[in-house]
This record gives sequence, C-alpha cells and structure tokens, in this order.
Amino acid sequence: MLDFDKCPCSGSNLDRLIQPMILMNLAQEDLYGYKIVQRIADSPMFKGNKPDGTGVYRSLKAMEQRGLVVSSWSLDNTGPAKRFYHLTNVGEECLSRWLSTLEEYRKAIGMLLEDVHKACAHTKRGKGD
Amino acid sequence: MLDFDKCPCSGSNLDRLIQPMILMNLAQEDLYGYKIVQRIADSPMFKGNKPDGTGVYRSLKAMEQRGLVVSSWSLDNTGPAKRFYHLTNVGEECLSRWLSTLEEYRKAIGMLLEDVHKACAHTKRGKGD
DNA sequence: TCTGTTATAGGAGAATATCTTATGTTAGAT
DNA sequence: ATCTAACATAAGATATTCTCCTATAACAGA
Repeated sequence: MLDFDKCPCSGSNLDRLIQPMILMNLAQEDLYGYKIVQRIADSPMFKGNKPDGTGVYRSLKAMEQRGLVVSSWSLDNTGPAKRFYHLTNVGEECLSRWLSTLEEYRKAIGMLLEDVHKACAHTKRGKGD
Repeated sequence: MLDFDKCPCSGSNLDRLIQPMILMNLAQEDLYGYKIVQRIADSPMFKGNKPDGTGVYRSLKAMEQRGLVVSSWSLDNTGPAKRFYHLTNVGEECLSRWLSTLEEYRKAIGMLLEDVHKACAHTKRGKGD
C-alpha cells in the first residue's frame, strides 16, 4: 500500500517559498540565520516542522552571492557570533517581483483546485457504474 | 546585474503541481503522455511554455510504479503507438488528498502574499530616510 | 522520397533538498 | 568547577528532481 505521507500530495514541500519568506523577514529588519529559521518555524504556515537550518544558511549564502543581501558579523558579543544579513536594493526589487509571482501562483493553484474538485466529483460519480 | 529571469522570483518553477495536473486530467479520461503534455500546455496556467515532455513521461512512469495509474498500449493503430494511462483507486485517493494540500498551499501563499505586501510597503517608506 | 509532426524514452549534468556531522559559544544547572 | 542544553554557523554526502540533449520509430502530407 502506498505511503501517502511520503507522497507530495501530503504537501511536505513548498520549499521554494522559503526564499521569499527570508527576503520578507529581512525587509522588516536585519536578522541572522538562526533567527530566521525560528521566525519561519513560528510562522503559521510552518507550524511545528521547522525548515532545515542548513538550507536556510545555504540560501542566505547564495543570495549574498547574487547580491540580494549583504552580511556582516555582529559586533555585540552576546552569545555565539552571529552573521547578520541586510537586504540590498536588488533584494528589495527581487522581493517586489515576488509579489506578482505569488499572485500568479495563487491564481494558478486556485484554478487547479477548481479543476481537481470537478475531477474528484467526476470519479465519484464514475464509481457507481 | 542580476538576471531576474533566471531567478525563482520570476516564477518559472511550480513544477510539483504537474503531478496533480496529470492526475486531474486522467480523472476525466484515459490519456497518453503526449496528449497530457498538450493539455497542460493549453491550460491557462501554462500558457505558451509547455512542460518538459520527458518530465511528464517520467512522472507517469513513477506514478505507475507507485500504483496511482496503470498503463497499456493502445490497440487502435492510428499513428505511432501510444501508451494510455488509467487512474486507479489509489490514484483517485491521491488526487482527493491533493484537494486539501492545494487548499493549504493557497492559504499559505495568501498569507505570505500579505506579509510580502507589508514588507514591501515597509522598505518603500524606509527608502526616504 | 523527404520533411515535419506525433509519440515514447534514455543519458547526463545541473540544481535542489535532506540528512548527518563538526565546531565553538554561552547560560544555567549540579 | 564541570557538565549539559540551547545557540549559531557551516561543510559533506546523499537523494531527489529538473532540464537539456539525444535516440528511435510511425506516420501524414508535400
């Protein structure tokens, strides 16, 4: 029997959205990786299962190489050293582009949802045959 | 300067949704790979840029191994041989599960959209400082 | 006969994701 | 004083997924 929990239909992966989530968090204030992981984990859409920390760190590094953010080590020596990230102008533009992309995503998913609804009704009727 | 067209913010990849799209199409009628590619390409959310055929064929094969669909070569000998796929009961269940997953996706994206909206407004105000 | 469309599919490399491990700091408990 | 747990970053390795290129073959129409 198929293990539905390992099937994408269970919705475990919506990971590309971590990028705009990071940018969105950085638009509000400069943050370091660990904090971002916590913020994302606390967000309603990620309740409980926090994102892979490694992935966030790597995303941040990649974004820095692409010029979306710049980083520097924090000067306050409270706790372990933290690398703070700051959103650049390019990063802001990228984030604003995400707006229309997310709109499109939502629209696309809405349409797909409608179609799947119809299709499910269809198969249920078909079962009686 | 960053090439935004190669940035996920341009929204090229929403590919995991190809799986439910395939299932949804098969819920209506038995189809073969090439036809599914066309259907998806014609759908409003994929206008123009048709999905990679290879990917669809591989998805179908993977789905068959997981028991979501079964396939057989078409008997009518019009044109090249076609492998027709048929949705199984498991496949129907998978599709119905996609319903709630897609709802969650839509909700999550909606929330993220709101947050990004706020964040963008925030940075725009910040620019004046 | 030759070309374009239909139809399926493998190979390879790039990009992503995930799981494990390593390193070091610091706060608080024992 | 020492030990543990939480904080913080990050590399390594594997697994999965995507994408581009290529191969094969049947057929329709010029």
